[in-house]
Amino acid sequence: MPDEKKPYYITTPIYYVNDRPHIGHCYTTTVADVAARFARLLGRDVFFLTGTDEHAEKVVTTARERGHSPQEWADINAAEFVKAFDLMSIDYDDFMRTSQERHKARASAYIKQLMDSGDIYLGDYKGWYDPSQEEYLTETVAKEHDFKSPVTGKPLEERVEKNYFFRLSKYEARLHEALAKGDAGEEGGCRILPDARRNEVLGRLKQGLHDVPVSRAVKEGDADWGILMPGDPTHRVYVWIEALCNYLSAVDNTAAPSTVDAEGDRSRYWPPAVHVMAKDILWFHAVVWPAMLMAMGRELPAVVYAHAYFVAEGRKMSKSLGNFIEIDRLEAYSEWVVESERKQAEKEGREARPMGIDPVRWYLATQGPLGANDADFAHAKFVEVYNADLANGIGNCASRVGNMIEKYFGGVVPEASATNQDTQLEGWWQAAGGRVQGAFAQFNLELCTHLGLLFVNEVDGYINDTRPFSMAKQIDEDGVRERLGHVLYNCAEAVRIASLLLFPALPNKMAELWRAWDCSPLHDPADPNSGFKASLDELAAWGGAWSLKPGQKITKGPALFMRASVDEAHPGA
RNA sequence: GGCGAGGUAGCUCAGCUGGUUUAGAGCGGCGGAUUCAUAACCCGCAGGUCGUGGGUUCAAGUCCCACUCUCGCCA
Repeated sequence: MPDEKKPYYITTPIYYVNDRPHIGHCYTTTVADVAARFARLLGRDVFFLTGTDEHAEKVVTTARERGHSPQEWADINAAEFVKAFDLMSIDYDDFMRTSQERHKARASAYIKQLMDSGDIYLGDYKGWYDPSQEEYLTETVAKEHDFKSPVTGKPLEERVEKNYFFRLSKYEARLHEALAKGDAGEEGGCRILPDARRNEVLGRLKQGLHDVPVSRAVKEGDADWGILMPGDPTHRVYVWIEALCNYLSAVDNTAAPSTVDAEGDRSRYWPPAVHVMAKDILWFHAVVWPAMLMAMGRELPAVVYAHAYFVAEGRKMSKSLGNFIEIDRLEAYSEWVVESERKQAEKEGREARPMGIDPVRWYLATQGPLGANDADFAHAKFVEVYNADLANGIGNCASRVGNMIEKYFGGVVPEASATNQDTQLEGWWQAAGGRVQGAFAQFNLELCTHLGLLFVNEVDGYINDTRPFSMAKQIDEDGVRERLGHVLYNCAEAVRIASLLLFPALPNKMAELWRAWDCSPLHDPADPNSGFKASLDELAAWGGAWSLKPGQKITKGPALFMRASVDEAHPGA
C-alpha cells in the first residue's frame, strides 16, 4: 500500500451560468472526470473541481428580464449544471460558484495582494464605446463595423475611462521561462498541451505583452453583483480575472476564510496537475493566469490542456443554425432503449433497459477533440462506435465468458492454472499494463482507455484459439474439465483487469459488471463514485489479492451493451 | 493583413531526423471460417497518382521551390 498518495488536482473551467449546459460543457467535464478517475485508480489523492462563473453583467440583465434577483437566477442555472453533471456521472469533489462567500472573500484578498504589490494599478482605458448598447467594443470589432454601432449604425465614441490594470508585461520573460520549463518537463514549469496550442501561445507571446484591464467602472444603478475592487467601490473586478481565481480559492488555506476552517485543509492540492478547457480560453489560462500566480508568489499549474470543439453532424454548432447539442439530447441517448435490447428483454421476460449515459461518455472520451482538431458528434458515428467498441467489444466478450462459466461450471469461477502452462493473456497484460502509467502521465487518456479495449480483443482471440466451447463437448474426458477451467479462468480474469481500465470512461457499466461478477474493487459496489480499495497495480495483479477467486459466483446477467442499428428510431432527431 | 498547422485508402488518422521489403492502423464495406456469445467473435480482402507542378538525390509522403485548397491563432 502506498502510504503517501501524491495529490492530483484537476479542474474544468467554471461555466458561464447564463448558458444552458450543452455538449461542450459536458465534454470538458467528462474529460476531466475520466482523468480524475484514472488518477484515483492509479492511487493518487485526487481533487477534481468544477463550477459556475456567475458575476457577468449579462446575468443581472437576464435575471431582471425574468423577474429574478441575480442570485436567484444564478441559483436556478447553477442547479442546471449540477443536474447535467449528475446525468453525465461526473464525480467531482467540489462545485465552485463565484457568488459564494468563500470565493468572493478569497478572490478579493488576491486582488488586494496584487494592488499592494503594485502589480495592479489604476490607469486609463481607451476604447470604442457604443452608447446604444452601453458597452465597449474591441478595436477589431469597431474597425469591422467602420467605427459604427453594429446594432444601430450610429457612430461609436472613443472614450477614456479609469481602469485598474494588471502588469502583465512585467512577466513576459518569466512566462517564457516557465513555458520552456514546462516543455522540458521540468519542475515548476507550465506545459501547454496539445503542442499546436503551445505554439500559438508562443507565437503570440513573441509579439509582446500589454497590461490588461482587470476592472470595470461601477455605473449608476448597477446591481450589487460581483466583487468590488478592494478599497475602491467605484470599480468592480472584471469577471474574467475573478473567475480565474476560483482554482486557487477552492484549495487555498492562506486567504480568509481558509479552507482549513471551512472545507478542511486542501492546501496540499496546489499547484494543479492540470487545468482542462476548450481552446477559446487558452490565453487567459496559459498567460494571464500564470502571470497572476507569479505575481502572487504561487506555484504554476503543471499542465494547461486546451482541447478543440465538437461539431454537430459535420457542421459547426452555432446559435443561428440552432444545432447546439444540448444536455437534453445527451440525456435522450442515455434513455435510448435499442431494438435488440427490447426484443431480448421480451424473450427473457424482463424489463428492457436503456443504454445509460456510459455510451455517451465513451463517445466523448474516445472520439472527442482532445487534439488540436475539431471532432464530429454524428449519430451514425455514435452508433458505429457504440457497436464496435461497446456492444461487440467489452459487452459481447463479458457476455460470452460469463455464459460459458455459467453453462459449464454452474456460474462458479473454476480453478486457475497452477502449472503456469497458459500465459498468453497474463503475458499480454504484463507487457501492456505498464503503459498505463506512462500514457496517463502524458494525459493520453485515449491510450489508457484503448488499452482496456485491446485486452478485451485479446481475450476474444484467445477464446477462438483455445476453443473452450469445443472442449466442453468432451468435458468428461480425462483432464479436459480442468483445462477448460483454466482457459475460462484466464478469460474471466483478463476481462476483470480490462474492466479496471475501462472504468474511468464507463463507471456505471463496469460497476454493474463487478456486481454481477462479485468482484468490486470499489468500497461500495453499488456506488461507482466510491473510492478504490487499492491502486491499479494491486487491483490488476494477475492472480493477486484482488483477482477472481476460484469458487466465487459469477452471474451472467443481461448484456451490458446491446447492438444498436442506425436504422432504428433514435434520439438524434 | 501577420504568424502557424495541414492536405495519405469510403471515414478518422499513423508514418521521427529520406532507402526493412509489394505505403500502414482502426472503423465501415466485401468474402471465408466458426458457434460460447449481442447477425457477435476470428481469419482474409481494400490495389489509395501519399493536394498539383517542378527540383535535389543512386533513392522522397519523408528534403527544397512554386502553386492550390482547408484549418487554427492574432491584430
